[in-house]
Amino acid sequence: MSKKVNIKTLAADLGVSVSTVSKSLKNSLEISKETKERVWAYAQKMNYKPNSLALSLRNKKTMTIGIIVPELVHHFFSRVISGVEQVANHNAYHLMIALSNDRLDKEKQDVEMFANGRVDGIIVSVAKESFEKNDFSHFEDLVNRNFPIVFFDRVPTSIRALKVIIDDIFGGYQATKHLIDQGAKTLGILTTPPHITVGVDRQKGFLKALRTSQLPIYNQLQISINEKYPIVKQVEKIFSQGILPDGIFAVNENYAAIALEIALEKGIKVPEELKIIGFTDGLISKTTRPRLSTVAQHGFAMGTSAAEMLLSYIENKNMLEFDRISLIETNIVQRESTEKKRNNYPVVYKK
Amino acid sequence: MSKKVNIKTLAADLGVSVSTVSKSLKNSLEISKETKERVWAYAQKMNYKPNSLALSLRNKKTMTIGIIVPELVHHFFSRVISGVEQVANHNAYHLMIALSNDRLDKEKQDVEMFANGRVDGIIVSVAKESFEKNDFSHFEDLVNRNFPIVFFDRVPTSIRALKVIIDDIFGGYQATKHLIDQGAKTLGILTTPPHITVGVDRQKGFLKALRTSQLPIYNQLQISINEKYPIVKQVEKIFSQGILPDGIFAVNENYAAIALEIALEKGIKVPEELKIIGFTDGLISKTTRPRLSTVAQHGFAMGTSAAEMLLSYIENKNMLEFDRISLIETNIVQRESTEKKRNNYPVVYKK
DNA sequence: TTGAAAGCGCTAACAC
DNA sequence: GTGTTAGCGCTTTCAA
Repeated sequence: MSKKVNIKTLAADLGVSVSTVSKSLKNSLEISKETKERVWAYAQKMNYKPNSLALSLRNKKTMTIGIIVPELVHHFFSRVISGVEQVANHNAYHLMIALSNDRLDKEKQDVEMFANGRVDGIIVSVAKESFEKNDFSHFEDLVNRNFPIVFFDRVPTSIRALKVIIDDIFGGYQATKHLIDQGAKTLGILTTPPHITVGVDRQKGFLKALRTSQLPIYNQLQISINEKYPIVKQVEKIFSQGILPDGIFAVNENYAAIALEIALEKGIKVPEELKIIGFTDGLISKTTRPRLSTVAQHGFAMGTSAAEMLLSYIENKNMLEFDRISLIETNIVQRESTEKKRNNYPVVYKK
Repeated sequence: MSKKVNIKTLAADLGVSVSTVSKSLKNSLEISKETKERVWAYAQKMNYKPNSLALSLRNKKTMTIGIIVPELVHHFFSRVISGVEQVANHNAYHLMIALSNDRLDKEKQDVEMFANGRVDGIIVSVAKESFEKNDFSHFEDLVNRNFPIVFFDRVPTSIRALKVIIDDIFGGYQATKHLIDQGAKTLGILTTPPHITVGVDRQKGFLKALRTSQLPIYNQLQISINEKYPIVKQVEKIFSQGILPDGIFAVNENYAAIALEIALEKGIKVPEELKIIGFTDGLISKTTRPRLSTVAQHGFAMGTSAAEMLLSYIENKNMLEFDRISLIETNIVQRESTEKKRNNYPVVYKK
């Protein structure tokens, strides 16, 4: 069990001062070539690695960024994180990840621990509970202190800060328009409760598409799902409103998959009699039968964008960019669930 | 932009020394009640939070653990991480995550940055490339230095260290036995190249089950998939060996899903004519039709177990436990792809 | 009861 | 060209 070596032990062993060692390792021109080489050789031999805590403390720079997500076991967030990680890495930054589990108090804790010296900046998608309780004080503190922070996806509208979002209204519009283009005329939507902004916005886009296409709007076909109660039961309601939709837009892929299952069970043919489109291009959509069309949300791109904004803010604290919002484009991924006529399903494998 | 306060500013503002402040905040009985309360109130008012870097440096304890995984966008690893996070949290530890992307050099970097003061211990699933090149030197260093480290899932057999694994041989046996119990007699396997231990072990279990059941072993039905080439083409081979399997064991869920698709495309009925079972209980298995039976790998449990081992090692460096291996049990999750006779698929919704 | 000072590991201004 | 020293923010021994 060889103990960890530090600059002091190196200096002692070599019979020089710590500053000589430090300077040598940084290849300072103050130091003679001979000394430097002696130091290098010995440092190498001893497998010396500088202590990053000491470095960070000294330089007031941790070279790491923190990210807080509501959950990890979720394709979208994993993708975002991968994107962040890529940019971080390219810039020699490290990543620290915290999970809020959609809880407000956990989020506060995480924010606090990050903001107290552990990281140079934070990327965060806000917990559901924070929206429910409309409590963003922990973020406001940071923003007021000018602490580098970038919000993505689920962002607090009340806070002026760097944000990376998709245009949810447009995404909802796109999805609905796609259903209409594929021949649907009686459209329903499976959406979230009112406090989830992204759901609300997608719904706005949905309504806009109906209006511009001069199609009827059926209130009874707009179902808000409350995840505190069994989802399936609630989704089922869209099929028992007297009028049967021939097109359903679900604001996430889970609802889309459930609607699909229920429809199939009821003997409704998808896509011939009913077209379904989801949101977010996750794994589920690719493996249902028929496969689900969806609005791709480009999580990886959101991650890289968020990281880039954060790093540029960290490095030059450019106030001009302070209120910048990066809008990531969505686009339709058409699969079988919205085909005009059902083809024989093409077998398209992953990879 | 209120600047961050530290103990020094508090002391100055209060007209006391830093040590008085420090002791007050720790509720030391050396300090008078009045002073303490004055300090508390002011610290509160100024929203003082101790700098964690300074604390870590001082205490030689970071209260964070690092985890290195090959990839994040992967249900199993996300589950493991969630498990680790839960235990870490319960013990007031934080989590730092690094992605090796299955690359050896990245893994070395990550290990190094973690081991140099950033974390108190490391949990890691080793990169594929490290196995290919058979290079575990970066880990050996740590183990020799007695740095707390726990391997999980993909572990280097040559290193004596704490490990959390599943019994892959038994898992493979279980899966194969299940196929046999469900009536399969001509069995094939989709496995990995020889350097991936988990694939090899699952294959061992497969062979063992065939032997104990006195069923024939067909070499041509044992396909090793090399992911550097198109997977689908390689999976397809299992259907063109002259003899058609009526049971396939795939060592991961992706291969299982692909085999299922190919079979269906070829008009082979699943599960009537062919039974398929995968490994790892991910999202894919739940959404194919028919749904895929699988060997559940219990990622979350692996995570909690790994974290518990690591923490107990960190806290008491108990040498007696040094070589302990924690074996997480697997079990069969039966779904439609291995039913004896095909029922009408029950509609089982998520949630 | 309070304060001064050393030190965690490192860097950098300044002295020699 | 090399060494001394102060200091990053904190804790803790020791002295007052």
